[in-house]
Amino acid sequence: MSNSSYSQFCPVAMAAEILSPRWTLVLLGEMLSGSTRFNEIRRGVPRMSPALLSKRLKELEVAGVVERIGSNADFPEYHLTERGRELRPIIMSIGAWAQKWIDTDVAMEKLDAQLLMWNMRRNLNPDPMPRRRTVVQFIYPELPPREKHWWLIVEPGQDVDLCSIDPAHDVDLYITTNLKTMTKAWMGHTSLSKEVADGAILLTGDPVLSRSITQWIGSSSLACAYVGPRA
Amino acid sequence: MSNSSYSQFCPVAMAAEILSPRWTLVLLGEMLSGSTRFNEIRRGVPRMSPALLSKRLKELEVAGVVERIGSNADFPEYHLTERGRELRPIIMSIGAWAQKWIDTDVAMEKLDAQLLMWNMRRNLNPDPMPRRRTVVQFIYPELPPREKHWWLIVEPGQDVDLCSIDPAHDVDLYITTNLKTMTKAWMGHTSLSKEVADGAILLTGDPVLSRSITQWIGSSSLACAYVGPRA
DNA sequence: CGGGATCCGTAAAGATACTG
DNA sequence: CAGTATCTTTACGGATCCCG
Repeated sequence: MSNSSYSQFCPVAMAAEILSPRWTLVLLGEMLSGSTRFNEIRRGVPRMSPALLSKRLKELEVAGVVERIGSNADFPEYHLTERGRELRPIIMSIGAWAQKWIDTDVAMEKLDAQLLMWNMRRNLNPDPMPRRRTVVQFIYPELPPREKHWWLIVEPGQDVDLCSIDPAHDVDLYITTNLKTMTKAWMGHTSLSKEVADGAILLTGDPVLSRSITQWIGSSSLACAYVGPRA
Repeated sequence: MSNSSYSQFCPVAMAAEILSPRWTLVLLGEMLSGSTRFNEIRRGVPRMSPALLSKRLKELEVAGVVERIGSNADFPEYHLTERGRELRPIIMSIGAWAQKWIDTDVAMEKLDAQLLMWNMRRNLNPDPMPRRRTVVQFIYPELPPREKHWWLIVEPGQDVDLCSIDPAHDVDLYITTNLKTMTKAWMGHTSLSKEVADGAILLTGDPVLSRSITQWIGSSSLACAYVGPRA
């Protein structure tokens, strides 16, 4: 690889050797979002083959951008080094550039319910929710059966759980909409409140949960770079 | 290509489809430095094959980052669109990240006299030079004959000329050094004045030209992002 | 000389399957 | 959970050639 490199002393070229290989930028974005376990990363980058993911992680480790922690008995975790964390403003500005310049309609041709739900699961903020188990069911009527129903299960003190098969719990809030609307709202292309007001997103169930939805539902960690403050 | 894409709605993934293909970042860096003609770009990115350069330019045109001007009789020029020019801070911050984190010694293994001289030619500032033809000869004693001698010919009102064969003009200033020192100075890794003071760069000839060297010799357009102001 | 197109061999990536 | 193994497809690099 170092042989087939750009062979330029220009720093951009040297950075490109690290950042340009296919999937690398997306992978770094996923790691900046906090994924550390192999299969956790896989779910965030579902179309990347495990072989390639493994290879990229090793390359980034050699480049000093990623470090593997836990070589002992337990399963390894992958963390960004300081060198890797300092890529955050770059990745964010790339995202902001794309948000500004890439046609939204084109972007919205690449919807993926599982990916969206997995990202929502990660960014959901349980703090404003009731201090009991809370179940939110998403319904995308236009999707095929396997992707139509999703459940987010929030239990105090635990990680949020995502299911695509009915967990047979009482549901506190139903969210009925189409995938495009939900994705746009979550990406910050449109306002969740506005879509609810327009009837494009239908909330049924607990009115308290319903009213506080903008507090707990989160948004793309990149969206904060585009639309406004949300640390 | 749009078929083999990342298929992620994440804006970083969409930008990566444009920015990640091999050579694209380096090419954009070269265009941000001002190259507009096909072979002019080639000289800045000498290891990129013309076929691939042509392909990349077309892809970037489709992406709306580059526009081709002059489809008429004369030769086409390639310019960045506004969308492309807004990549400048991103490319610059990538360069700054590399400058900070990538080992200088590793970087300095990829020296290329022709590329360095071509970049120096471009960034040389004739304004502080005398209002007559001025010839500067570079001598890299350690290099093989073909790369040992370089001439920059500055004529008022004309583009700077670069020769690797003796143009048989009177030489106003000789610069004798090794390629590594010259590259590091030009990249901003070290100070030109310091290398001259240390004797690592030897200046022979016109003392006026010699004293004003930091005014006209320029530096990497990326170096300004690292070391200090030089618009 | 500028601006490519073509052909071909190699290297990387994708799709699936399988394992400790 | 955390990866390999294998096979096919695509992309890339290098050389050559073409045309105005």
